[in-house]
Amino acid sequence: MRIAELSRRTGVPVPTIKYYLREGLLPAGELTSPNQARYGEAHLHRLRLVRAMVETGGLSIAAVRDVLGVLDDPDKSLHKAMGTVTAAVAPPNLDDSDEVAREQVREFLESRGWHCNPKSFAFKSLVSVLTTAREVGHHEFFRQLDTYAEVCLRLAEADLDYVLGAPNQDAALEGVVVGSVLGDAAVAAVRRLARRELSSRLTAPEC
Amino acid sequence: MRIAELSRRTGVPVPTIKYYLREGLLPAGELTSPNQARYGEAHLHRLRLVRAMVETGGLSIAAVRDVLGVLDDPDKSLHKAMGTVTAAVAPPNLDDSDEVAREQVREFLESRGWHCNPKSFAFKSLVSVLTTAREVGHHEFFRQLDTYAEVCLRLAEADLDYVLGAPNQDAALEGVVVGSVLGDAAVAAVRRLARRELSSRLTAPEC
DNA sequence: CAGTTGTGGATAGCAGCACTTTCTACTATC
DNA sequence: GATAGTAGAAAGTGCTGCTATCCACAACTG
Repeated sequence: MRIAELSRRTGVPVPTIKYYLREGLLPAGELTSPNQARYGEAHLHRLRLVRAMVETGGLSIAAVRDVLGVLDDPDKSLHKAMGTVTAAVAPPNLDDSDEVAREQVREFLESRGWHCNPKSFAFKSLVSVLTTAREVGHHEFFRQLDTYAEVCLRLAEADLDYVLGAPNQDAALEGVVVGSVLGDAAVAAVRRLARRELSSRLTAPEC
Repeated sequence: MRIAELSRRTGVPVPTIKYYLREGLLPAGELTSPNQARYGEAHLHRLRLVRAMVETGGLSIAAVRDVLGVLDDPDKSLHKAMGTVTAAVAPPNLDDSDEVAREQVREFLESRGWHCNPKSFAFKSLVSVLTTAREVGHHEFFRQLDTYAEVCLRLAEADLDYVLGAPNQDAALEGVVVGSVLGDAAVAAVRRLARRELSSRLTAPEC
């Protein structure tokens, strides 16, 4: 198919597709002449994936490029893929220098028997959140972590099941990406629904 | 205290504080003369809150203004506050027009016995996520919702406990804000840690 | 075969956002 | 009376994610 059809079937304007091509988010089409190219189903799928990450996931163009690099990496491993996706999804410039927060996270990990490199983005992002909580005076916020841990373990198991249910390695890697990006958004959305539900039960218990 | 001290104690540059004052994110200080003003602990606290929402929560200045409006609303109710915070945190322009996804969400809510106005942002944001999942070919992604629901109910209960443990109404409202903004970030972070943990156990079970 | 439309490749421009800088005018302090 | 700090406003900056325009050429249309 030509670029116009790619645009029509995804709703992404032609200039934007060209922009993604330039930025390396989409592989170039197959040139049939110096100024004619053909695109396949793979391009269609990739383009939809890019839009999902940008619009639903809120990822920057640069982050999307990093994530896509994982999918195209010949040396594919689930664990490695997860690390890269985590780094790409996490916001830059997070401050993990607060020693109290670092200690809270270390203690938390130990009590759970979890192991994590303190240099990983996963570690840093939690430190950063706890630091912020302390700064706004919520010194007890870290007590929520126990609940969070139990709950997130269940989520991670479900995520893993979902990924391992994939028919092949490529699909599994994409499952990691979709699970991370859409999964975060989905949990946030369901959580809002649950909060709403509980708080309305509180104010109007008869329903 | 004067603006310089406010800046020093929070690490926020003076021009940025002035910007926040102009944008209505901070109330004006008490003028001691036409060009001298004094700020109190309330300003300090409010400024830290703003930074937490902007940096950790990733909220826009406009969204922060909306959220702060909730805290200053004389007609304060937890339920109402939650709705406003949800709307502010949710990204704009979400597409909830896909009928299949809408039906999936309706069915999900019914199976859980939850009630939610289809016009609410909480409803729309879940529709939007499921739509995206379908677009990228993950038609079975909605099966994750059952797990998400159980898990989010526990999270919501923990959130509610946290909020209800507040000493007064103002603190409770702030708990809603902090719980929503930092809570999402914290769950996302812990979830990354949990995923990491599980996937490393998978590749190196002896540890 | 002329005319229209579509295309690749490239460059330039634009809108929005979150500051940041610059300015004037005044006050307080050393 | 020099210096530093402050208020308030306006303009400027840097980044991001597109969007518009241009050109030369290909492909189809009547």
